[in-house]
Amino acid sequence: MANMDKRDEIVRAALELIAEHGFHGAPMSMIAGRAGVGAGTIYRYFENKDILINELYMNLENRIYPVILEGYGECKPMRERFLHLCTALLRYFIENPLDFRYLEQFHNSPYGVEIRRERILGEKEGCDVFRKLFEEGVANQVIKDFPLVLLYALVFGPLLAVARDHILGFIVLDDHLIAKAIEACWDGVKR
Amino acid sequence: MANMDKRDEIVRAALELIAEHGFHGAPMSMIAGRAGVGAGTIYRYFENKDILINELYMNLENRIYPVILEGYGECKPMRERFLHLCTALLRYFIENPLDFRYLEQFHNSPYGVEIRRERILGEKEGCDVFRKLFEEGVANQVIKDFPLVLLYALVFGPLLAVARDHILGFIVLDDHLIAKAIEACWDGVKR
Amino acid sequence: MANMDKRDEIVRAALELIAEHGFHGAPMSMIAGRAGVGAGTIYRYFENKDILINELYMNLENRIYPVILEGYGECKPMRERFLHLCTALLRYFIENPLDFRYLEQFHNSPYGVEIRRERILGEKEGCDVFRKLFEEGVANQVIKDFPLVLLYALVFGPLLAVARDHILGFIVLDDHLIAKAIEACWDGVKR
Amino acid sequence: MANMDKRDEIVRAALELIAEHGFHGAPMSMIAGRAGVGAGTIYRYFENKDILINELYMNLENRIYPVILEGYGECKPMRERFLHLCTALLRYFIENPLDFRYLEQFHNSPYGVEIRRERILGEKEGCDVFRKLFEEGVANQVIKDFPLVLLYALVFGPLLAVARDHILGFIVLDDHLIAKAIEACWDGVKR
DNA sequence: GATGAATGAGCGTTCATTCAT
DNA sequence: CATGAATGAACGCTCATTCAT
Repeated sequence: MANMDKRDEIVRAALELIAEHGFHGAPMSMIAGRAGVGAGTIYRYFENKDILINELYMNLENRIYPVILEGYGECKPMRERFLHLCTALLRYFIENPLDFRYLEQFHNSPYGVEIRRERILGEKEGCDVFRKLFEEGVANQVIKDFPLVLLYALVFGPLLAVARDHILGFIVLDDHLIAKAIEACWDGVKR
Repeated sequence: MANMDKRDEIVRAALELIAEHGFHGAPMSMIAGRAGVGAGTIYRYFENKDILINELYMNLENRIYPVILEGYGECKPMRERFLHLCTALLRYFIENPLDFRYLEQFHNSPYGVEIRRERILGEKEGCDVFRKLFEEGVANQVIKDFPLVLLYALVFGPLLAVARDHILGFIVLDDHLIAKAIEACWDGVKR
Repeated sequence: MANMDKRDEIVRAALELIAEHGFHGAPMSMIAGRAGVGAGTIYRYFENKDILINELYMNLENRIYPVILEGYGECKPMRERFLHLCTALLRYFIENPLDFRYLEQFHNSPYGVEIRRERILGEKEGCDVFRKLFEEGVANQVIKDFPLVLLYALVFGPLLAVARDHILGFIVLDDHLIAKAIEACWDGVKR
Repeated sequence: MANMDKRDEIVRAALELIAEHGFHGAPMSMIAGRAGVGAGTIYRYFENKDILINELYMNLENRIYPVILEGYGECKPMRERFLHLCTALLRYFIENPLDFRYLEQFHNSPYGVEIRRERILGEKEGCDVFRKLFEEGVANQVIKDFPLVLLYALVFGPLLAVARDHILGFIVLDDHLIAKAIEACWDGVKR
């Protein structure tokens, strides 16, 4: 097993276990066991559990971004771009339920809150397609003139909720329903 | 101190501490300390921590229900009823941030998932105003003909997201913004 | 077993094990085992291992002081007072070898250095009979006009060394030899 | 890098780190890092940590001996020889604080005790100048007729104590004070 | 020979739960 | 009934040592 294989095994095991059982339900020893490595080995790659958790998150973001940006045309109409991004995101969640559940765990934790705080208050523009989309939409009077945070809530709120319910088996999202759901989100934010 | 006083103190202390520090940041001994009772006493009223957590949730629901139902007229127009319920709920969250944060903790945990599973699959009709409202709205063709779960997502998703962001200080929800946000939710679900 | 019995058992076990095996050779679990209590019980009485170690030291000092001060007359001649204190101290060490070895461990550790630093630089006069004795001796020109620290070294250096060697069995200190050793110390510091 | 260079680097690194942080504050990996070798390499030269620690000590002794023997005339008067040896030793400690602190760590540990036991009980005569000096002094009735171990205590006790206090900054030993201190030691052992 | 990734026993510490008082 | 001292399994993490390369 090569070096990066081992690191990858740890990452995979951690993702799986944390997604399934939450941060506190996934002890380092269990992660090590699932990854097929010794308990101490994890610490060669990640200084401590917090850092493992954070790197896992960064990892995930970097995997998702290219996927939802595939085929995304900056010059298409606003609505179409919105539907593209949301559909791609929701599809990603549905097809990668472990990733989704990990993201959920992360967001609902001090880690995630801190990341959001930095993002929102830090004015780190440019690094976020949705932000650009919303700001342009507001400027063009296509989207309601709401604070960015509220627009986020109106879109990601339903998106995440519906993804979770699908993964939990409370609803079955086929292509038709996905389209409907996302159009409803658009109805919520469009002027 | 009467029996029920003691129980109430425990419930109050647990709510506060869990809302502030999460389930794992609120040891039973700390809850006992805050409640002014012995550690063992909690176990006279609640078999174990899980059961305390669950009862706390039931408790909370029972407190919220009457509040949002106050002034709720079953005979008013659909839209008005929707706005009333959502506004009351969002206001409650904003005015009772501890309650809200507890609910959040609860929802994002195995406990919450189980409760939802029972609710949704268990067909427990009647006990939920929103359900009745949505079903009536769908029947009257005022609300989109979506599965109930999706309608929930479209409404509670943004509502909870925006309440959290307000409590975290990412946005300041005044009456005007609350109204706007809830109208946007209505835009999302209305036909 | 009463409360204080338990605390005392922990103190006794910790003293024994640390005296025998050093701080690092005496894990908390081993201390608990020897004390006949659960591992967690120690933490009811001592916040952590460092605090246990420090309290143990304070404890020891407070036990030694009264013993060496027994029969100590402030008005007797300098030499006699010196002999009294040193003899009492050395005897205490010989009769309480665990106490002695614990003190040694403590002194040769960051803990002990810090304590000494505070004592020496902190000018906390009065709390130390030896200090008073030496200062008076210097003032009366009975004792060499050396810095206090040097006088300490000339007295405690041999005293501790000889106590250690006795306990390790390298020498057998009878009353005669004790007297000789301490007189030699006096020869070292007297004018 | 030749073989012996590597070994020397390991010895140097171990000495530095153990002197600064103690045996338990100097993990093998840290020693390897400081020495610029792989962690496993240490084990080619030293079977395990204990053996490294012991060899380090032997090393140190072999370095100190020639230094204190430089200019030492076996035929000079007893007192002069005593002053020479002690002064050279104390100076060495002051000029090589890392060596001194290592020695201290070593002496106050099971390793050091074992070494002393072998030395004292093993009757290994000849290998120790101080021993020869004291035995001759006792025979000539220049030095008190005490057991060797006691004479050691009366000399090395103060010497080590005062060296430690200097290195810790509790006292500043200049040439004058060094001379005074050692004369006081002489007063302690001389007839 | 040299390496450093891998190991896992063992550490200090926490906390849900029990039970003698 | 109520207490809170006691428990011990389980946690995150360290580090002496091994061994495939």
